[in-house]
Amino acid sequence: MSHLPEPPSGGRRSTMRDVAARAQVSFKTVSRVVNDEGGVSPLLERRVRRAIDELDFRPNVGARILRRSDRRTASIGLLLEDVANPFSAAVQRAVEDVAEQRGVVVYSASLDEDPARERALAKAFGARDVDGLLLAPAGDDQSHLAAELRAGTAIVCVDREARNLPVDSVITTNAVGAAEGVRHLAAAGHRRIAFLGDRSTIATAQQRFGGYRDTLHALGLPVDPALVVHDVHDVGVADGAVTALLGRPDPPTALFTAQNLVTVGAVRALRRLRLEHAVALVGFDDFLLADLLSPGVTVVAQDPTAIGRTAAALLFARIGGDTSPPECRVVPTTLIRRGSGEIPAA
Amino acid sequence: MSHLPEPPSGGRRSTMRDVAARAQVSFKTVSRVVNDEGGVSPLLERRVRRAIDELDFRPNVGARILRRSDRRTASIGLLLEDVANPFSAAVQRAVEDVAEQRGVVVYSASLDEDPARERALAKAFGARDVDGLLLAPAGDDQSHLAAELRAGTAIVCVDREARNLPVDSVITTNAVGAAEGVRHLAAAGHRRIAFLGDRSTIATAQQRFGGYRDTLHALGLPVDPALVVHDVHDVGVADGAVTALLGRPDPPTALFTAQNLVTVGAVRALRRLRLEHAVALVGFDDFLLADLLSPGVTVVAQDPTAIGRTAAALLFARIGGDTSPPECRVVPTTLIRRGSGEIPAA
DNA sequence: CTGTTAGCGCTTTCAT
DNA sequence: ATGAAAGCGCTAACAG
Repeated sequence: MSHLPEPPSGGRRSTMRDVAARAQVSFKTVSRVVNDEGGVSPLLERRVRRAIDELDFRPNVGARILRRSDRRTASIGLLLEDVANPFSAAVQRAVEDVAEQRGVVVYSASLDEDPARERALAKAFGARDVDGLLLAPAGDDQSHLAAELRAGTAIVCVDREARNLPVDSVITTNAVGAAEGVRHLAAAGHRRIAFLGDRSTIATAQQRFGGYRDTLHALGLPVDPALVVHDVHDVGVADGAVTALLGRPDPPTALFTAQNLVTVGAVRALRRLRLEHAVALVGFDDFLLADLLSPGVTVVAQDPTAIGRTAAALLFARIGGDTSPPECRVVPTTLIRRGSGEIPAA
Repeated sequence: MSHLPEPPSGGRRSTMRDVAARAQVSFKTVSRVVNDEGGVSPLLERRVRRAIDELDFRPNVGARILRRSDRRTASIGLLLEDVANPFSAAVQRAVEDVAEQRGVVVYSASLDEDPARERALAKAFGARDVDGLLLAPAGDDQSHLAAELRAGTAIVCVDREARNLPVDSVITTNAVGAAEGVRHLAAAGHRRIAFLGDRSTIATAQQRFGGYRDTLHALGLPVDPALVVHDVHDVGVADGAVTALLGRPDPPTALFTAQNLVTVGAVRALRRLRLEHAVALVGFDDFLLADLLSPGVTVVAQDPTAIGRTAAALLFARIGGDTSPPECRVVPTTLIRRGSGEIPAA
């Protein structure tokens, strides 16, 4: 009797050669079985499969990719602002679902609005030969990704448009949504409507501010610089900014908060000042429990799931060879009335 | 003059050979420069670096790994219940931060409590030769990962202990935390305290129920089966279950909800029934805005960031060669009083 | 300091 | 239907 090789011990994985030796076939036959190429007799196939089980063989994806002609890794990279933010988390989940359906794995990372991290992580993923990159740009210039694109990596931007890079983007109706929120407040009689927005380097913050400003203009209302606060990037800062605004001699009678954490900060401030039923509030981007606060928080809701799903679909179309001109897909917002936005002007 | 090679077009990436040709050196010299091995004259080094820039060369990580002796991919896989759940999202963020610091990239995926997905995704990541796997087990048996472990992949479980697999775990003080929550309600005079928990296949749900049951016993209170509802896995179901409980002839005077979404569902039901100030509520796991509801929701808070950070640290220790016996690290919970848990019994 | 050779585990191409 | 040989892009182990 011949002595059959045993499962490798000590942390070495078995290879096709190990399997071939154990099944007494050439290692190309193993490859045929593993890849369902057909053209293998049932007898040999059975022997090979048994050896695979016994040796606990699993093909090395890295080696396979190296040799393959199409050079696909069946992996994509996902670069978001912060996976712990509910908006990003919902986008991520949607992307994962599309990817999983296609047998594609997802690298993910948070950029925290840091352009250096955008570069570093895009590079790290690129070096791993991802088929595509889904990016919520942190910097204001994505031209550093041109080489990546040239090398054949598909790129699609989520939530914000790319700058200086010809790729698809999927964004929200930022200006239109903000306009709707502000008009809603104006319709309730407000003339002094404050704006609180995220860092002004962020395109979405700019667009939402644009919607606010243009709407006031269109309505013949003044844009009072004292009522505009930019660069509010977390709950605490938002809380402080609202507190300051409402402490003014001529305070606003309504607030438009242009990001989810800013809205939460505003709610905190209003509550502490016991003004939540006196000062109107409309927030951009919905959040869990907004309807259970009193008053419920009126929001311009985004659809992060649709954004993620759409972006993933576009990316896979590009990976699949779609070479049509870059497009920008826009996902609509919805005004949800819950009470805080319907408080009338004094 | 010699004709120097140009950057490859048509989606082919340049290789070390391309760079070597352009810099007029052997391709091993390029390797030396790329890996900062030293022992390259400044002149050649400069030539090589220029060629790298011009050709836009980036080393192929797959090929490098294939040949290297340590066989590290500098990647880990993260398998959580659902990245869109705030608890999972916070864990993920903590893990990412630790990984990024070490130059390690992270694959992530959601399992949705599906053991088949646990197997499939662990396999997919394993095939990509991740250095380690961080897993919140979905199934009740992780023995399928034994081969992975044998092959040298480090594994650490998060949030739930592994079953039938000798690996480290990082979990919350589920029983103790639940006990504290229940004792807190009993101290306010409650004798009819309902329990609402997640799917009873989940270990944490069992442990939290254990804490509830044992505490009632210890206090000499009866465990009324009519007040115990298992398998509540989303907001809607929780809402319905609470509504049903409070519609009974002898309703509970307090609720202990053993998961974050269950708590949210309970808040919804109480609000609709206008009982939020009459029926006491303590929830397991904290959530955003819990303090701004009225009444504020008293919770047994977990520390997902500490859990993620600890798990990642353990994983990297194992990857680094730590072979001490598997341990189970326990992260404590904190009772946060906000009002709902301090409502006295009628 | 620099270059040559071999080979990681696999797919491709070509032969039998 | 099966196998042998070449080589993907890189690092390791040796030469010079």
